[in-house]
Amino acid sequence: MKTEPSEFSIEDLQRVKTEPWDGVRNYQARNFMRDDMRVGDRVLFYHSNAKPSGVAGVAEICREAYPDFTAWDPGNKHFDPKTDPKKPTWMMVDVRFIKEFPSVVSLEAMKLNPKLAGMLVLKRGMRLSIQPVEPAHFREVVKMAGLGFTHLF
DNA sequence: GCCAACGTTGGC
DNA sequence: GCCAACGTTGGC
Repeated sequence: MKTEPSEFSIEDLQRVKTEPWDGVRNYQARNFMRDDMRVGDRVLFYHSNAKPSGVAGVAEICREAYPDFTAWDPGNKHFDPKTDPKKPTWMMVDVRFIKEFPSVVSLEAMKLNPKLAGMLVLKRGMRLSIQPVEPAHFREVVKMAGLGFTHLF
């Protein structure tokens, strides 16, 4: 899951413990949240537009998809006047803090790791804010952070 | 700040 | 339904 750390960072998640992932206004990203995310699923928490950009830590899904009520709040930045609260278009999940990496696993380092070949986030032009991650890729990123399986439990 | 890539909008 | 124009994302 991507976020700009100036908006909401892994440190922010650590502070608040859990966070509703509101504001997603892309159908493909919504579908991943709605169809593929289940409570307990682990998340690579990615800082975009950052120095450096990369994976900053690990989180987990703690509530499955439900309507993103910010879509029909005219005062909200992500207000979508076309949506009907009776038939919500946009969904969100809740995310819980697990671990901040000792240092960010940078996009640059990930590109250089052959074991991450084919990972979606490394593809040119890949802007989706929510992407599925192969288990092997997930483990490799955690390893690059200098952590092991036990650090995440 | 630039700009490539991609998604959405709306005229036709 | 096509596609040009526009808006957004996000690396660099």
